[in-house]
Amino acid sequence: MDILFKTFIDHFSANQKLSEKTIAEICNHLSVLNLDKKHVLIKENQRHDFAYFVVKGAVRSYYLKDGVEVNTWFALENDMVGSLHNFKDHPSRETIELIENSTLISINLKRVKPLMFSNIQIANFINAIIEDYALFLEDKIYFSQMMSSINKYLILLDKEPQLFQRIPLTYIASFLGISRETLSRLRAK
Amino acid sequence: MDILFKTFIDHFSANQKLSEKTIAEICNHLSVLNLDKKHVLIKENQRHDFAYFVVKGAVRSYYLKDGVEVNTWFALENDMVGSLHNFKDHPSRETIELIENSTLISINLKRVKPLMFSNIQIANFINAIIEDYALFLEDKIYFSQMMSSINKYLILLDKEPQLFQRIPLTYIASFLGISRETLSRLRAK
DNA sequence: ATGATTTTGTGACATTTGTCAAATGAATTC
DNA sequence: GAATTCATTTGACAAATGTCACAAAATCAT
Repeated sequence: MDILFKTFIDHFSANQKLSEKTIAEICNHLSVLNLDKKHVLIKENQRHDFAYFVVKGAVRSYYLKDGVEVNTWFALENDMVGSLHNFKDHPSRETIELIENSTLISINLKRVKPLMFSNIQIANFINAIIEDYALFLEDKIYFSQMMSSINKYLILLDKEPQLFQRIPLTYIASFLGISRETLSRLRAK
Repeated sequence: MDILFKTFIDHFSANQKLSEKTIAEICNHLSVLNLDKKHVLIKENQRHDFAYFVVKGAVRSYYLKDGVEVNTWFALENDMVGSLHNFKDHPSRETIELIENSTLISINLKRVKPLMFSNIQIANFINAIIEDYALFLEDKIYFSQMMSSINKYLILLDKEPQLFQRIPLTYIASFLGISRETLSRLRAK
């Protein structure tokens, strides 16, 4: 088994011990990818069979609104990349693109999903991933509703300082839901 | 089995057939509740062992921001009420309160959760609920980022016209992230 | 029904944020 | 390392929204 697979599998099997057989079965549907900055993983409006786990690198997701890119999230090391729409075989609403040269693990959802109904460990493994994702979404909503833009900026700066080293302010501004000029002025204080 | 349980169970077992035994096991942890308007189901900052399914009625969720209520979502017939934070045994960030006299089914999460690791049908049943919830959250985020307030209002009016019959505009305004005066002015057009 | 309470609507004004334009600074490419 | 592209900052102004105050309408309770 590729040594990188272990990080990914461990990350989502904290609440149950997976048998060797299950681990092998999951690994059958994983691959390691090394891709360059600006590579597009998933295109808006297309169906796509894979989800990804970031081993090393940075990824962003955006969609076009009146021709302007709106950034919806960023993923760094140990984050998952993908969406439930994707998992449910709906076309993606977002484009997902690398911000840095990155190492990713891809998961073939189309092949792993059916195993949920025959292997209980896989059911709970996938469950852990989805739970984690839903918690992330809940936090995101709370964050975006709860805070004024300046507080969002301060909280983000406090909780995810790496973002500001690695991700252009233009992207962060659109993620926060404000124009880059406004973000620039908030920072001036 | 209470006849109301069937609606709930059918609603989340579209992708697998549950055995009689599993259905009975799930029903052990369900109850029917009839509660009055303004009853508080879950209080902000408290842990809570239950999730709910709305058979009949209307429910809202809100938190306090500088002493002002911010409404985060509304649930009507066939919607789930609860949060992942709740499921993961974290204190609730929101208060959940009935807007109308309602009939609900309560699910004892504390008791049902452990069954996921021994009963694969239950694992996939819960999975269906969580997937559904995560899809709801994705839509909510997309909706809130994608649209200008007037478009949010129009879309909501188009997709959930019942909300406007049953839920005060004050709540809807705060859900849309605008003041009630602004909503009132948007409606004037 | 009647008075009290809650909900919704409207006006005047202040504040925030967006937009456009231009300048500066940083990073990348040849 | 000079040139080119991209990212960030700043200013001036317009547009959108919030706030406060109050009026009108609807709803509730006795």
